[in-house]
Amino acid sequence: MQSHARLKPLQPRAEQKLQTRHALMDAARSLMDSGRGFGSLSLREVARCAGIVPTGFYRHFEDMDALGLALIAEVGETFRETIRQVRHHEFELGGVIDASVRIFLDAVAANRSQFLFLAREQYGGSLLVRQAVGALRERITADLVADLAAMPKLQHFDAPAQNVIADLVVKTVFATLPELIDPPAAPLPMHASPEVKMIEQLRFIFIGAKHWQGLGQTRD
Amino acid sequence: MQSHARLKPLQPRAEQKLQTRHALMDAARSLMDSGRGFGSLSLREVARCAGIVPTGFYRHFEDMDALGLALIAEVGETFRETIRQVRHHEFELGGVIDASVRIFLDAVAANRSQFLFLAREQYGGSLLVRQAVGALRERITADLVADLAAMPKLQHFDAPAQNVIADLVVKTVFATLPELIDPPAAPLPMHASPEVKMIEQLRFIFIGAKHWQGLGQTRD
DNA sequence: GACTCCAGTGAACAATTGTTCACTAGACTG
DNA sequence: CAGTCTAGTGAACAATTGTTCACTGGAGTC
Repeated sequence: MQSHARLKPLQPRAEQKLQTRHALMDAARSLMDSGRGFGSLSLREVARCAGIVPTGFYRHFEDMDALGLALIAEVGETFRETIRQVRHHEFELGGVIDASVRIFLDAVAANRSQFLFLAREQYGGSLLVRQAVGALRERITADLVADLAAMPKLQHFDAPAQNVIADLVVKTVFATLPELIDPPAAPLPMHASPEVKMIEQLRFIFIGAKHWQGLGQTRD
Repeated sequence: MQSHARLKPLQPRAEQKLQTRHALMDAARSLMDSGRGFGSLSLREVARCAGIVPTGFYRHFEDMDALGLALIAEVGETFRETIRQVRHHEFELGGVIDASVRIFLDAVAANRSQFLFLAREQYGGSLLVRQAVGALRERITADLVADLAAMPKLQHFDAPAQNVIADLVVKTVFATLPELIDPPAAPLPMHASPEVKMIEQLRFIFIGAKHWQGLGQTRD
């Protein structure tokens, strides 16, 4: 349980409110640590864990759904910030993929609970939450399409093909999130570490893209 | 709400019981149609929707978790049966991937609610459910590894590499499930239809596999 | 220093939940 | 036909839920 916000009436009003809002979001995320889905959390439970009374919840969110949307927005911001970092390192030589994956995995580790929420709710959440995740995914995919279009080695793609490959990359990243977050469990064989596996899988995709010859080909 | 099982006391006892058990599983699946997660369903709700009194539930499952495991087992069986069909058509000429995807999509459409459960709960479910999905996925991946090992065009892979590519294929299929199940919504542009997209994406992966030259390569 | 505003309080509510228990009635077994 | 077994019943329980309402007390404003 978090500290009772009321006990530190020192900060300016607005800041105090933001802090409680954050406490509610933290509460929801940390309640999910034990494997529960967001949809099974109760409003009272979240409020209790954030250290406020149930009624206080409504000062910040109209709904549990509204809380869910805020959580998506939060992790979405983190996600896109990470992508920005990746993009700035893109010119580095010796393995764009390796560097990108490493930056991404660091960001996931540094914001574990945020990405846990994303991984857990990407398909499981309520209608509204799922739509929000879908929108986030589409924005990310669109950004990636733009990046791909700028890569000299992939100029031979038309727009639809670029979209398909970007979708595949994003799909792979999103679908890998759960493995990155769930307890490392038993020490894995080296070649099965999430990092190595993810790098190899993205490499497969880009090798495929490089040798791709056109939609609908069946040759060989 | 389903029919009250008690009203047709004609069949042999055991069969009647199985029928009610099925009604409970149907009830859970159909309650999820509206977008809810399995974890947010209540025992009473499921029983009510199956047409029995809450207490009757315990005659069939100890827990809601037990119901969840049964649902996984059910869709797992359907899934592997579908894979068996795919494998028998594998010798067909003119696009192994196309034929396989078509068979798979037909199976998904024919058992929509089962696959809906799988898609929705693959990462969102309770600990037990998620472990069961994980086990199912591993069995499927292992089967696919065996299939890949038998393909003449992919003989240049060592065991770890085969595992990585099988994992990628399974990951892609599982991650595509939600798009296959959620309402088609607005009529999509042809190249974005789930079927075409899935075929193209698997093709990318296999083209990549064909031109792959060894773990850890970075060249160009 | 008086006044307003509003984040958080606390009691109250009707509903719904999971689980228990003793029960009934029809299908099975001898 | 008598007797057992058991899928489904129905009442009862303590807990927890979402939401309402009137409230308080300190930060912000004039």
